[in-house]
Amino acid sequence: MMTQRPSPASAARRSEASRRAILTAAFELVQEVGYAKLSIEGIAARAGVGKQTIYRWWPSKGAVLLEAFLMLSEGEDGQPAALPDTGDLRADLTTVLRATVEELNDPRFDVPMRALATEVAHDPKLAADYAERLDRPLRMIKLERLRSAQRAGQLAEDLDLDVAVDMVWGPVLNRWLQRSGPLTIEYVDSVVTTALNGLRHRP
Amino acid sequence: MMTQRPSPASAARRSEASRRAILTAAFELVQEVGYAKLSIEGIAARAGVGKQTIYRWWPSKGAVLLEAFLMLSEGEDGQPAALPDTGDLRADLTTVLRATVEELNDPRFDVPMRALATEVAHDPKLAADYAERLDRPLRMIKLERLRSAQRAGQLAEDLDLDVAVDMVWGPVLNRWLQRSGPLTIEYVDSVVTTALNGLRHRP
Amino acid sequence: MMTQRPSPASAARRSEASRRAILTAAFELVQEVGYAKLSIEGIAARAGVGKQTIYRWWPSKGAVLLEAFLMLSEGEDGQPAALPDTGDLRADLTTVLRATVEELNDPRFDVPMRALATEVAHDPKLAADYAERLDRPLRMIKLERLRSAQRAGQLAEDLDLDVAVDMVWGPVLNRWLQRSGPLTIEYVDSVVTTALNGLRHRP
Amino acid sequence: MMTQRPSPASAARRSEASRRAILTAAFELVQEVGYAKLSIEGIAARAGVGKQTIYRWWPSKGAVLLEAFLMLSEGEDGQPAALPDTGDLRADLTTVLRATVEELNDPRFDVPMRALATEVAHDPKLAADYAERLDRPLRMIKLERLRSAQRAGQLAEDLDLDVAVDMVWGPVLNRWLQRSGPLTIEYVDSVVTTALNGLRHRP
DNA sequence: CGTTAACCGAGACGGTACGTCTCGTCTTGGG
DNA sequence: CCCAAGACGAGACGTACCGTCTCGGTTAACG
Repeated sequence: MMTQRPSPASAARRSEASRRAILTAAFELVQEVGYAKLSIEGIAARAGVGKQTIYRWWPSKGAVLLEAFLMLSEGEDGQPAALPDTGDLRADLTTVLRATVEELNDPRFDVPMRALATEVAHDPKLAADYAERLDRPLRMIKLERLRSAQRAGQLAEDLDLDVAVDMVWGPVLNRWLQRSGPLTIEYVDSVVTTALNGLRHRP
Repeated sequence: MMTQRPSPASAARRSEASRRAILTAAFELVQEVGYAKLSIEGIAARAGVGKQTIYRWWPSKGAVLLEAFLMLSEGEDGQPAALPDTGDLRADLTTVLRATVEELNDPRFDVPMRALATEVAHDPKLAADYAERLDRPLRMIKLERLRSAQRAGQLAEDLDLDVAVDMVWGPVLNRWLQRSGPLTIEYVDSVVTTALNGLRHRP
Repeated sequence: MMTQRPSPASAARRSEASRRAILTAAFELVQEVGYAKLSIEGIAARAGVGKQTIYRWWPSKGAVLLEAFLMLSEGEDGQPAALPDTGDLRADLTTVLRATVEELNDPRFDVPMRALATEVAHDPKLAADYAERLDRPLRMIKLERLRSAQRAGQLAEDLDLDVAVDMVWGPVLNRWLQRSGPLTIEYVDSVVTTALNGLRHRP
Repeated sequence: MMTQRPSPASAARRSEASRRAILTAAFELVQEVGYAKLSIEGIAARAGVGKQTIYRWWPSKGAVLLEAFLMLSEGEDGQPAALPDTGDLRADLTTVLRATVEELNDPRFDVPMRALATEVAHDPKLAADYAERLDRPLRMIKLERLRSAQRAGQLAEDLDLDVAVDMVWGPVLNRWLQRSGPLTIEYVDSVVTTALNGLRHRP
């Protein structure tokens, strides 16, 4: 959808300063005023940019938001190329999921994430972009951790790891987005345990 | 938040015809033009109603949508007071979940549901109402089925049934709303199996 | 084009206060910022009015300007129902035309009049409205004065009075609008004399 | 204000091709889309020229239009160095004025002329340029014809010929620009007759 | 059994934001 | 240095809705 930045020939003469100002403004504004009051007009004003500069390079508010997230996640890079792997799968998943819900419970992230999530829910094009550029890299490292556990004989051999990822993160994300209940540590721990053991009575 | 309909004393002279016209118009419109272009003005025009009549009785677009769903679910009543209980939990869950994804894959329901879901995601008040009036009744009958299985010794005795419901429906709903993948029968079956058995290697 | 004001049944519920605020704002703004920078947006802001309220009732900037002139000319009414008639046609025409160029030389009137005149030049619909509502009444009283002179035997019996009006005012208005020369008293006097006597050598 | 073309030293490397393309595009565009929708962007695009090339050499849209007219009038040169002079002033003026209104009634000329005339009405700098470069040459040949008539004793000896020109052309141009009435042959003839004879009763 | 107060449709109102268009400036890269 | 190309900040355009606010015109309960 958007041009990869380091392509000076194709996306000729685009202003990198304006691009960053727009993404930063979008991320900050959505936190401050909420998603419902987030407007292209507001982003442009805050970024000190003409509206056309936004319309020229992004097809929708959601696309701006997505790229703002990408910029952020690239900014804080270095470590999170992999999930922790202590050998204890349950402990590692619990650690990661607790960190996730901590973020989700932090308004600094909750509001923009929620905005992005609901944009994605309504815009298939954006959803594809989101899946490709934000979700997939994260899913990869989750899959990697599960693969490691599977190799160690800790998971069923015929387990579909994609489904497994959904089993762990799906309930949490769904509860978050739908506000069907509080995202507590206890809940997270219970999800991890139940996902690993299954609902059935274990002998 | 909203007046319960059968309360003739409080909501004195309210026009039932207008109410139904509004709810119907809202549901139809959201299907036809999509959520992004759904407007109070549009609903009022389609329903042949003054805008004030909508603002008088509902606090938001989402509240109208929610009540439209309630009207619908009351309309098709009779059976769905309980989940099927053949004694085979896996089969019953699979049946129900397959029916759910069939609905979710049907544009007739997908669009309005998605609209409601994202409104709920942004509006805690609406979320509470949604949980109370639409989600809870459904969750109750899910819990009832699981409780029956637990009594039959098919589920772990110390299992938190609320978490269990999330383990089954959460992954599916999350995949639906985020479009993180297609909602196929195979996926549903795999979710049920994995939820019941757990991720771990079973001896 | 525009509803005559005193028609409360047809132009239902129109706000007279907003109407006057818009017309006043338009007239003032065009003086202050000039025609080129006159914007509907600016008029609305100055009048404390939504843009839609202007678009609802007027088809163009020029129509607003025209009605502003009408409001003004109605406001200063009372006397100018007729041109002076002392019996001396040349003196009377000179008096009136001198007053006209004085107005045309006054920036307070020059700028808005020029704006209206050029709008009229580009918009035939507006031109018709202008002719009907602003120009015709004025032309009537000019014709009346000439008719009086004709009756007194001061003008040729077969003279086309419409052309006669153009002969007197046309040169002045054209010189004003095209800035083809300064509008001095001498010029005006010369026009009146020449129009009355004709170019030919008089015996 | 504008560089006179034949000055190869001052306007060093200016592209004559671009200049002609711009003037042609401007003239054509104003006919096709009308004055209101004429834009520098549009002219540049149509001429296959960068916007800067227009801004570099002309101070305003009107200046482009003016020069476009000049180019045209130079193009059709050869004859119009003088008005016809058959000795019959009335006949000659009628001939010329009929030709003028024919042009004014032709949309091919009406629209661009009107555009230029109203630009001139709002821009004194342009008005000066217009008077100097387009209007004056034409006025000169009109004056020449009147001077000839004056020498022949057909006009009053003390007649101000500048006023006389206004008396003949002013009414017509004003009626044209303000659309205060149709420009018919009858009207033109009547103007010429009335201008020559004057309004007064002739003995 | 009229009064009257609330609801109703309609839609004008002051606003905000939309997405587009054009302005006039600036920058890039190629004669 | 000119030129085509076109990104940029700026801001007006005309439209769509927002949520509030009269208007009359029903319409049901109360007095």
